[in-house]
Parts: sequence; structure tokens; C-alpha cells
Amino acid sequence: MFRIRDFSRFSRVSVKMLRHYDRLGLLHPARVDPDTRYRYYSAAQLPALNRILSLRELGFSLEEVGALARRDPSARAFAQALEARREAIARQVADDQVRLARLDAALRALAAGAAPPLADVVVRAIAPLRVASRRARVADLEGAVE
Amino acid sequence: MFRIRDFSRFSRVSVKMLRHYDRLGLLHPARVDPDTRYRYYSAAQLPALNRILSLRELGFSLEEVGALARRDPSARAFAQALEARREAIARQVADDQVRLARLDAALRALAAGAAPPLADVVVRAIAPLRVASRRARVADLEGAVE
DNA sequence: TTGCTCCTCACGTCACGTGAGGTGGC
DNA sequence: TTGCTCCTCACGTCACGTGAGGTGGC
Repeated sequence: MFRIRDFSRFSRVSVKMLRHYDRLGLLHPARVDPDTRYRYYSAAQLPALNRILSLRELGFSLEEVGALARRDPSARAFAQALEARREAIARQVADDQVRLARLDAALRALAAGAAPPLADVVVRAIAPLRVASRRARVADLEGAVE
Repeated sequence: MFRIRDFSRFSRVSVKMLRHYDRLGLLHPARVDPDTRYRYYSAAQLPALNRILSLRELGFSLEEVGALARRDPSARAFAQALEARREAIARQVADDQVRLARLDAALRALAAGAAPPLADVVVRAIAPLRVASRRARVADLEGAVE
């Protein structure tokens, strides 16, 4: 049995995180002294802690980790969760690649002598303007933008 | 001049965000009524707003956006900021690709009949255990893990 | 006995969203 | 005049980190 600071050192997980996971019910210490409220962890808890960290690293929220770790899901539910994660990360990668392309374009433009704001290079994709219900306002806007 | 709700509709930016950007000094309304404190925006502010959103979309924090948008940086400083961003996103993509590979491996293992926790598949890379100063503790740990 | 470690609040972070409660604008 | 819009707090989110102030363990 280890006091929290020692378990923190072995597991490379901060004391604050261990207390946080305890509070959320993700990993209770093997024993808690009822008088001092000191937390005591056993080395046998390392695999459970590593499971939490692995799922976190894959981008699951602590709430999701709780659902996956506490309720010991079926292989089917687990696979569904992993697939949802895979899709989210794949989308993220695709979005990031668009960002990289925009950044490269902006950097090339700068190297070619463009001025810093680069409004037309770094510009976001704008959804087409919804048709407004009040024509006068839209006319105002277009006039001013023009 | 538009009231905040109208400007919100045209720009597709929430009223809450517009007020937030005003508070942070990123985009003050063209005019503020001194009595009612109503905010009035002009259509000419759309490009400035879009610049903020573009930089945000690239992952800059609002503080960084403020530095880039308010102080009108040199092309050199701007390029440096963009390159730092590009590197951060590239790292993110590389990390995400490792995550995707791990998820795929885990999903293949599940399809092959592995049991849900998958400790050995989804496991994180663990830094080698630092040599502890108290041998008895380390011996304890290894014994228990064994 | 002394310092080290542990404990529990409570607040800060980031970029807003969500009400609550009250007032001005058309 | 009525409802719609605007305003400013104040709190919640997420996963913790950072003290503050106090106590137990060796």
C-alpha cells in the first residue's frame, strides 16, 4: 500500500489527478483511513489507472471513461465507442489538414510580400447569407459592404 | 448601424460572442449608446470580425488573436505566429494518426474476439520507472505487480 | 519535536453558453 | 401599451492546477 505521493510517483500521475479520479468515482484508493482520510493505493491498481489514462489519451471524456471502465461494457458497446472516437479523430485530422493548407498558403503569400492581415488568404469559409426577412436591412448591409 | 441581434444574424456569430469580444477588446461596437449601453455595429466591421474568427479557427487563443489583430504586427512577427501554429497543428495531426492506429488495432482485436478492457492493446506508452530512493518501496511494488 | 505529507475547501483557466432579473426601443 | 430586445451580473462547463489553512505520520 502506498500513500498518494508515492503512488503518484510510480504511476507518473499527479496527486491532484488521483484525488480528482477518486472524487469522480473512476479510481477509488484501495483503502481510505476513516480517521485521517488518507488515501492508500495498492500496486494492483496500476492497470486500472493505466486504462483510464489510455482512454483519456484517445480523447474520451472522464464521463465516458467512467462509463467504459466502471460498467464493464460488452464488446459490442466498447467497439461502438472506439469507432465513434475513431471517426471524431479522423474528422479532426481532416480539418487540421485544411488548416495546414491555409497556413501554408498564408505563409507563401507573406513570403511573396503580402501585408499581415491577409484577409483574403486566411479567410474562413462563410456560409451563404441567409435571406433576411427585412429587406431594408439587407439592402443597408450590402450597400455598406459594397 | 445594426443592433447586436441583427449583426449577430448577418455575421453568424452569437450575441454572447460579440459581447465577449467587446469585453476583451477584440471588437468594440462602432457605437455604444451612453445611456442604454446598447451596442451598435456597422457593416464595415464584418471584415474585422471575420479576421478574428479566421484566426480562432486556426487555433489561436483569443489573447493571441488580440495581439495579432490589435497591434497590427510586422509581416515577420505574423509569419512567426503562423509557423508556430503550423507546427502545433502538424504535431497534433501526427499524434492523432498514432491514436487512429491504436484504435484500429483495438477494433481488429475486438473483432477477433478479444475481451473489452484491451489493456494490452490500447495501453499508453509508459516512461521507464524512475529509480526510487527507497528500495523497500520499489521491492514492494514489483512484488505486487508480479 | 520538527518538517514532511496529507487533507479539504475555494478559486483560476478557456471561451463562451445559460439563465435571472431588470430596462429600453419601436 | 405590449412584446421584443437589450443590458449586466452570476454561475456552469471540462479537467484539472494552484494556493490557503489546517492536521496527521514518522
